[in-house]
Amino acid sequence: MNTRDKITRLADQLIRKQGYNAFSYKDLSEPMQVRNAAIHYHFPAKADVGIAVIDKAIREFDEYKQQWSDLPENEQLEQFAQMYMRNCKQGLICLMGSLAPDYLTLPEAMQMKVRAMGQDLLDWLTYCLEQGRKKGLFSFSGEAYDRALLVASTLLSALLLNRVLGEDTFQRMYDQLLSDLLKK
Amino acid sequence: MNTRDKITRLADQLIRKQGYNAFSYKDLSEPMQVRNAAIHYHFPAKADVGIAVIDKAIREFDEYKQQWSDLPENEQLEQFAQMYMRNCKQGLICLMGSLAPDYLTLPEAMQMKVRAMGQDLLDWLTYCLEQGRKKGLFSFSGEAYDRALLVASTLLSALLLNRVLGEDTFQRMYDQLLSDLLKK
DNA sequence: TTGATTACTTACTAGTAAGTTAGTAGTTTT
DNA sequence: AAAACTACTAACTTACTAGTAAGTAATCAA
Repeated sequence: MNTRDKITRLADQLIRKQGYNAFSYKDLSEPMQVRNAAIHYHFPAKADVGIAVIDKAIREFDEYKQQWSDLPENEQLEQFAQMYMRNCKQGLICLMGSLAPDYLTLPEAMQMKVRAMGQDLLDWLTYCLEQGRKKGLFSFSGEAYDRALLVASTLLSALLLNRVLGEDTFQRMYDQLLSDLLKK
Repeated sequence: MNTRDKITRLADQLIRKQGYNAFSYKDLSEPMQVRNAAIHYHFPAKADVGIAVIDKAIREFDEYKQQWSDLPENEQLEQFAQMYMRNCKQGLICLMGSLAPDYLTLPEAMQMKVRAMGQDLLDWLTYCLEQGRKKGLFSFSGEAYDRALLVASTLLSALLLNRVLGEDTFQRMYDQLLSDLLKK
């Protein structure tokens, strides 16, 4: 892994642990054992770091989608939810949960990336729910897009609230979410 | 309204617009037309501002709860959700949505306050849902506490996502949330 | 009337933030 | 072998951060 990728990975963890506005070039340069200017060489401005992190997340989600594409929709959704559960076990929230509260303080280029990432995720989830309902794998009322909003929102908040309200919070919300969707 | 209350109110809006780590004493002193030391006179450390904001939110929610106490539970829930809708119209997210992502960067005294605020809200919502279900006003499966987590999470995320995904997002999630709970 | 308290001000500090400039090894290209 | 490129470092700047110390005018209590 090259330096640029190492920085991106480290920044990703910092953003999802502390938030975009709470990490600095020092938090990147010190663990990497380089000078602050070395980070600026790869990423001239802080927004460039943020954009690289979001781009990486979009690419990785693309890969997951491909890997899951042959599974039935209920299992795809479970895989999707387990992605969040793995984050939870590492004490990390999701990128949207971290960046949405700071949205108005982000440079425009980052705002656009965050929006694109959200739309990308929602598009996939909407299609997954719609197809799954057609096959009788899911049971829910209303438009699939609206349900996708609620599903994504539950997983996002579950990561947030797990930190604040206690370590069983994610699991409780996860179980209830799936039981709601799968029940006849 | 005295200076201390004005500062608290301004800080509340800044936290819910930009996040706790993205606002400074300057953001308080400039609009108040006082020097930075004047803010420090009322709130020696930044955490003291944060704690005052959370305390105010807890007190105000207490007042709302009292005002709603004679309403049937479905109307109490609607009032609760409309509280979030008013925030949405002002472009503000809720305190939990703002502070939970930054939770690990907050001083311990603030972490405790955030947790207390969350538990307070969840306790009320759990009781509201439980009583409402007993009376046949709500229809949902599982424990009332778990359902309360999902309801709170939906409103919290609806405010976050409304910024990122477009201005109809809150309304869509609001409608779906209430329709899910109220449907027979 | 004196003394204390309240609500500030001016002026400052030490630390940190993102970002820049010029220079330099080591490698790659021509 | 010369030129160009890559990946840095050393040293710096400007701007802002939370926080402090000492002083002051106005009000309030004894």
